Amino acid sequence: MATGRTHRPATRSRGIPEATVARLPLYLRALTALSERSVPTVSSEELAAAAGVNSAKLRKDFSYLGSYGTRGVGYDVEYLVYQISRELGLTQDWPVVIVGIGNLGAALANYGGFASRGFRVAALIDADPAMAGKPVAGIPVQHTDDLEKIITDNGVSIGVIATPAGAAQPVCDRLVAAGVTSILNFAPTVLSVPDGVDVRKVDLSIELQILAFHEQRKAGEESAAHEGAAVPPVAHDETTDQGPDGDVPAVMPA
Amino acid sequence: MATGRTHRPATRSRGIPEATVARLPLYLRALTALSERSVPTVSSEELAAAAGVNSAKLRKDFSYLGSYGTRGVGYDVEYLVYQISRELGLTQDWPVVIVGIGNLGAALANYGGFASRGFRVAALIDADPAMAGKPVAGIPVQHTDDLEKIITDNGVSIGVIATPAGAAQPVCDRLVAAGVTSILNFAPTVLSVPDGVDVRKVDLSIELQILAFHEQRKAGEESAAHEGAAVPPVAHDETTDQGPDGDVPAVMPA
DNA sequence: CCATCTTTGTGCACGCGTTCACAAAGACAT
DNA sequence: ATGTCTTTGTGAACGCGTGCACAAAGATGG
Repeated sequence: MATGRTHRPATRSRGIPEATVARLPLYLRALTALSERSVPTVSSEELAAAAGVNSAKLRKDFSYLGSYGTRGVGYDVEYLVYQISRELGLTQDWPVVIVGIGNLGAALANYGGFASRGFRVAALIDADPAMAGKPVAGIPVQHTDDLEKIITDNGVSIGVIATPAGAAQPVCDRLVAAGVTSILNFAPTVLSVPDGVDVRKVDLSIELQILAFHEQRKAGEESAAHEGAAVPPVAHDETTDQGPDGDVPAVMPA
Repeated sequence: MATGRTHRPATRSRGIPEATVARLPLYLRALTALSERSVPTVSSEELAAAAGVNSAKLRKDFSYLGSYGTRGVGYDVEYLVYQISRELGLTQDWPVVIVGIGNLGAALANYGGFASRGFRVAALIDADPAMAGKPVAGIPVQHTDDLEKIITDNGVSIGVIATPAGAAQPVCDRLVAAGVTSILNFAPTVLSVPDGVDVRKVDLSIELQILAFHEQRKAGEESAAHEGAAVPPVAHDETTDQGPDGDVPAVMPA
């Protein structure tokens, strides 16, 4: 997973648990694949395997949407695709803007997974005047000055921030002021937004750090098993080790 | 959050809850910023605000690492940076390979957040022969044929997959066979890996779909509040119907 | 129409994560 | 030393999410 999320006041949206909502896109993808192969029905067991989850969990997830299955048979693929799409709001068109057209922004603009699911890149915005007019993924980049007008004219409610960390909050503020109520943030910053605005965060380096943690753990366990234990899995005498300034990796800008 | 995660056998690594591990990079980032401003100490309240979490949660998180704070004062910034870095395994060098140098792969290669945290891009690998030798982010792209040798020679244990969906599983298999035990997957596919291998998934379109769900809900609520409901929350009923929408509590994440 | 077989939908229990609330610990002033 | 003030560290309660296990529902065949 990436990261994402902000505080979740624990209020279950319309009775559908947040955890379930997060899995619906997963099911949808698996179902779409089945649909393309013209598979008419699928059992919870099969679909769960395809989506990489437990079948009981899948059935419970679907139960929040309603009883769309047929006992003894399974689920109708087409029907389920429709129901989940509707539930996720993918039956309508969602214009999105991407702000910050660097390497990542360009990659996002070119990403095919958006258009295929009801998301339409309405505009690309960058602060660099030199970028203005230059087409990326077939869409001309526009200057930040026109941000508000672009949002309003296109009725954009979802914004993607792919700017450097420093520019993220100001851009976020402007997006929100212009009417955006959902933000996908790729900048390594904690954005503060007013109530009613959703923010999800994707942080590439955080994912790697989590992997590193587990990787280190594996390595530690291994050597501990050898008894030699070059890196004690748990050693922790803050008095002995320590080294407030010792090495410490580099680190980052905000 | 983004996505990420795969099976978590509920085995708490070394007593540190998975949820806590996922937040450590967040704290680290906030602490680093403080460190650069030469702030000597910070209270749980201040740091929590900077990281965007609850202060009680932060204190509990830190309590899993040990008692690194001073009551009445707070936490020593430098010391905490060191401790968290060490805990996450960032005090050592982690060579990573990125497979699939398309738009996204290139963006990742150029991403500064890696190098600064102990991650070193050891190699870029792509299946397109035309890419071979071409430098991306200053690193020459190598051909997939040499994947195994690259992994072995560099002692790589973390791999990043940024290939098209179809190529992901084969690439994953080869990475694992060559010795990689942690994978960050950007391809929209469920990877199957043997036990002992960690997989985290980042899926851009899933994040947007989750936002769309909440966005739709907001829109539905709004029109429902007007009672007139010019735009029914969901409408559409195929044959049967469904649609006990209407009210819905309220409250949203931020 | 009845028996059997398959698969859903869910009641229930359990465990993790979050949050509250407060005692304990230390800093600091007198 | 003693008292006051601040902030940590954590016991305990609570709620959400997960997974088991099974009854109910429907398909299918005789």
